[in-house]
Amino acid sequence: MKTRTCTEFVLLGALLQSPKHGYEIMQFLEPALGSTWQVSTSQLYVLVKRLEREGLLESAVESQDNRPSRRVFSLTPAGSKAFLKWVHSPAEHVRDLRAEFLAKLFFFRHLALKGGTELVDAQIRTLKEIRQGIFKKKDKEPDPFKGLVLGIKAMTIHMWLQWLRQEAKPFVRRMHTDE
Amino acid sequence: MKTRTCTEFVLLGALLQSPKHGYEIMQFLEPALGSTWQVSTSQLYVLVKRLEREGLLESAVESQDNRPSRRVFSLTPAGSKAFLKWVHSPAEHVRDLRAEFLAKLFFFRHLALKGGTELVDAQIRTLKEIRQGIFKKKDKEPDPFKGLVLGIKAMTIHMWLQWLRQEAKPFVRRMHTDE
DNA sequence: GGATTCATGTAAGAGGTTACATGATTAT
DNA sequence: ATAATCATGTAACCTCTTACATGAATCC
Repeated sequence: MKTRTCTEFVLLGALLQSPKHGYEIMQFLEPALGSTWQVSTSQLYVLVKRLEREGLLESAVESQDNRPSRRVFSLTPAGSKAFLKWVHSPAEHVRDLRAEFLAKLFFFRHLALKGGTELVDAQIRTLKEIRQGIFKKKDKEPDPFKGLVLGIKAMTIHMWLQWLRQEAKPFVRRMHTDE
Repeated sequence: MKTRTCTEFVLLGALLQSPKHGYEIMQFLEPALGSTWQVSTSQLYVLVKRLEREGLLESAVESQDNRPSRRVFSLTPAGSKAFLKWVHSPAEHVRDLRAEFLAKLFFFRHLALKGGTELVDAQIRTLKEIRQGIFKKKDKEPDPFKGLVLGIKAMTIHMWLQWLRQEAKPFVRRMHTDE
């Protein structure tokens, strides 16, 4: 199975509630996710076209009077399956956490999805595993510079673990009690 | 003046002590910086060629018996000026800190450069300024999701400030006392 | 009358990556 | 014998960005 980027999954997620045309996707995502996640308009059109070619989206042209006609995209079953799998899976790499985890949290709130707590817990477990590997390496690292690098990695993971417990968990819990 | 990437400055830095050919640069950087910084071999050759075309490097072919001949690159005055300016300047963006600041620390140690403490202090000042901007935004942010995003940014800066004071500063101080 | 919104795209380029091509020498 | 090291590159591809092109409608 082809590995997809976070960007593509965000586009899929934007269409889960309702079909949208390119310009509308942009208007939806920019104010909501603009602080964490960005795509240029031109790239957006390139990506939805490709996602359609690959069977995750389908589209229909809708003509309007007074306005240029637009191509409305909607999720296929394969597309919504792929999105839902992604949104419930923890990020594998620490470097992806910021963009990817925040995007997932956004969709949990926006789409009122279940399983937010489970996602946070799974992400915590994934990070703890990565941290184990770093601790092992750090123990047998003689070079002080490489020790510094491993120290930063460990510190970054520590920061995220704290954030997941203190900020992300209350955030997803609040979502459920709001309903 | 053209803005250069961290990758290019690292290549320049690899040549400050002594001229090297492509393969030698690779052998020098990979074990030393491999844990923070990586370029593919092919990209390395593309970059040194471009840096020469742009006047930061110059090269001469050196033939050997038994071995394929090699192109040895050395810094021009413009090249070493550009490198030295870069290595003494703090990173402007938090996202660049990991790769860029660590690369700079590496060169401070490897080349026994002066001014390490000043760099750490300048980086601390830069981060504090960025943090001010985030605090201001966060105060007037009603959306809880965007608040979460700003919270992460503030937390990341906090982490780096602690690291700069507790790890980076002792590291550069140790360098000087070793001499 | 001029800027912004609506709506979709192409082309060029930046900054990489992996795969491939070449070919001798040296270590196992 | 075969694998790794020495040494340099090209070609194709990936993800994404900026600049550019088009053209009507609506806001100020």
